[in-house]
Amino acid sequence: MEKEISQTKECANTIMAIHDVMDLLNGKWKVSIIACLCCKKMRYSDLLREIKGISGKMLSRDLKELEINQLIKRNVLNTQPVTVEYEITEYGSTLKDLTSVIADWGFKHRKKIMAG
Amino acid sequence: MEKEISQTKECANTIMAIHDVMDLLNGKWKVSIIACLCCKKMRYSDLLREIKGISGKMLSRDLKELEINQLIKRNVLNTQPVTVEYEITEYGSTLKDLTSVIADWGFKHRKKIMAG
DNA sequence: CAGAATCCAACGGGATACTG
DNA sequence: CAGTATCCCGTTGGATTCTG
Repeated sequence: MEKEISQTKECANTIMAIHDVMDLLNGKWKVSIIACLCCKKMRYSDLLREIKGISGKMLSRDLKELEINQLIKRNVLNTQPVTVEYEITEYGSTLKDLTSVIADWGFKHRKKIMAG
Repeated sequence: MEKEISQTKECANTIMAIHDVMDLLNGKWKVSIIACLCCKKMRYSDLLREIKGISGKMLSRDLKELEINQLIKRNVLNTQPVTVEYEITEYGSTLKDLTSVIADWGFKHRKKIMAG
C-alpha cells in the first residue's frame, strides 16, 4: 500500500519533469539544434544547411529561445560582414545524454521501419 | 580530413534520427503518456487524472496515434460499462531509457531553476 | 466509463521578400 | 552573412456538449 502510493507519487513527479522538458524543448527543431551544437560550434548558415528542412524563421526563433534558457551562447565576431557563432553552454551540454539516447532510438526505429 | 567528413556525416545522420523521433513523439503529451504506461497499465480516465493538464480530446488523439505506431496497445474489457485498458507494447517499452533520461534531466533542471 | 463532435483561439511553421 | 517582416495556412489544443 505504502509502496503503491510512493510509486504513484513518483510517477506523477516523473510526468511533471517530462512535461518541463517537453516545454523547454518544444517544437520540431530544438533537440536537433542542441545535438548539432553539441558536436561543434556552428554559424547560422551552417545550421540552416545542416538541419534539413528548417526555415530561417524557425531557426532564429529557436536559437533565441535556447539562448534565453542558457542552453546555447551567441558570439558575434568582428568580421566584415558580421559572423555569428553559436555554441553550446556548459549547462546545455548536460543535454548530451538526452540527445544521444533519442538519436540511438531513432536509428533503431528507422532500421525497424525499413525492415518493416 | 577523413575524420571531419565522417564526423559531419555522422552528425547529419544523428539529426535525421532525432527528427524522426521528434516527429513520432510530437506534441506536448506523448512522452508523458509513454512514461505513464511504462509504469503500469492504465485506463483512459486514469491517464486523464494522472497527466495534469491534458484534455480528453488530446489524450484520445495521442493514444490513437501511439497505437497506430505500435507503441501502445488498447484492450477493451468485457465489463458493463465498458472498460478500456492501455498498456505499453514490447516495442514501446524500448522507449523506457529515453523517457527516464528526459525525466532525470527534468528533475535536475527543476532543481537548478529553483536554486537559481 | 470512454470517448466523439463541435467550436474556436493560439501557435507552429513554410515561403517569400527585405535589411544592414 | 545573419537575420527580420509579412503573409498565410494547417495543426495544436482547450472547453464544452453529446453519445452508447
